Amino acid sequence: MSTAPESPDTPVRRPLRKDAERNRERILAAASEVFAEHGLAASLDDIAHRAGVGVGTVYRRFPDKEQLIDALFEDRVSEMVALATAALEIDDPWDGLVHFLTRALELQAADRGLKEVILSTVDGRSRVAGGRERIAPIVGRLLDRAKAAGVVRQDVELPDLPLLQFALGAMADYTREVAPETWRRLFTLVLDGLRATGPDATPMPVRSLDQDELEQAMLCAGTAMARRRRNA
Amino acid sequence: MSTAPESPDTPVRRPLRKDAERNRERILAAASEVFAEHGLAASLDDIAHRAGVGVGTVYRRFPDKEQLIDALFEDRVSEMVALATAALEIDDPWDGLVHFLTRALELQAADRGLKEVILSTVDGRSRVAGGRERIAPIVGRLLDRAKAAGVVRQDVELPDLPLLQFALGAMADYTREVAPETWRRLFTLVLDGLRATGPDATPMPVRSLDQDELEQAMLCAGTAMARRRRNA
DNA sequence: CGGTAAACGGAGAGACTTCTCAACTTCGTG
DNA sequence: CACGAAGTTGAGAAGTCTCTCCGTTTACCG
Repeated sequence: MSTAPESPDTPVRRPLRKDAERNRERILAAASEVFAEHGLAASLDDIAHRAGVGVGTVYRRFPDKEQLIDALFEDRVSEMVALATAALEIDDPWDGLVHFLTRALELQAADRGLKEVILSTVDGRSRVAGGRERIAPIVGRLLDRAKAAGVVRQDVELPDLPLLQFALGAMADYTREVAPETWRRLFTLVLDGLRATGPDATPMPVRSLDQDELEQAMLCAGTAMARRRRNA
Repeated sequence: MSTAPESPDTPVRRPLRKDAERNRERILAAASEVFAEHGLAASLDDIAHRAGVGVGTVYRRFPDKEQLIDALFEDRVSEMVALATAALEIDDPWDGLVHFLTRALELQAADRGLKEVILSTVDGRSRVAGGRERIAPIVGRLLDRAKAAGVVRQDVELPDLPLLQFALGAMADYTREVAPETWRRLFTLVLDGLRATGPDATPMPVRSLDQDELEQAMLCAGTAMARRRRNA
């Protein structure tokens, strides 16, 4: 008590021993590679092995798999936010939207883990505190601007965009090892369909998901890991 | 030898005891439900339990999970073939193609297992002997006809179609529990993009997968079960 | 009926997870 | 330079899964 504890919410408790810090970096680097390749389902044994440490070390540094994922993808998510913000600065509303979608998809196609982090939630709380919550409003403005300018179909809604990302991301996973750029073909088709094309656009057959429903959908996508936690 | 064995390739060896036959049906029915809901990753314990039999009984009837899947989806795949054939009989080439894609997607959206059976292979051999091999040429004719009539973009290739199905199927899985028809929105966009729209169509940025590459991609999609088998 | 081959069930082997813990090693400081 | 706190380790607990084995039950045929 008298040993001058840092103010209660100071992030630095004590500067981590040199070897520990080095191992932390190694673990993060290994996790980055492994998750990018195999998705979040990759095992911690694999990661520990690739980092050259024992599993125990991983668990000493990160209380559980979920928090390792959080630590890893925190800045990746910020990167996505920056991306959306930058896209808002492009003058042409169409170019802005397309630029964002393209770059976001490129990131997701290159990193299977990132895709899963962004498009699924666990226990209803999104992974990486408020990831989607931060991105959504910016993308919302991007979309509204394009619709206002009349360059995007009026009946496209904000929740359609993550779904689009999910679908194309899934396809990118599918073809990753063979020809990782193939998703761009389907993306081209979608983009042409997204564009306001006057009267020959087919009307939407069903209404869009709303925000809550989208959240629900993401929850279900939590798959195996979530189920296991539920049972315990 | 002298006990008059049926001719060597006769399918009927002996007409299965009454209770055995009844259980076989139950297992198939249970598997159908469970696979449709949870995909092929569903456990055989679940299936056995829902069928009201022990796991042992399942394994007595079907040597392994793969063969249960085969038995179950054999006629579903034939259904898909029939679908494509029927679509060829629609006079309008555009309507024919759209009809097939729509119906196929409807089936896949309603049955998670079916999607996985059609779009993935194990050990390079497609599940349900020659499933894709039977469907592909018919769909090929469907697509060629539409391209020849000038109603579909010239730069769309046959391997693009299963990829499209995969992407939309993944999205259907995602939203299944919340609003199972939502995939139709993205499908609308894609369809509008697929249509030959004259000079405002964005050119394809990368070439299509060829048949071999598609096969490769499917192989990778075999995921966990395939990996396990590889190790053993 | 009664005998027997067929069918059944579920415990358990073996492979895979995530996560824990007690014994050992190393850092860095007084 | 020695000693305590911090860090490391890998075996193992408890949970998934697939698939096997064998003691018990059941349908069928004479």
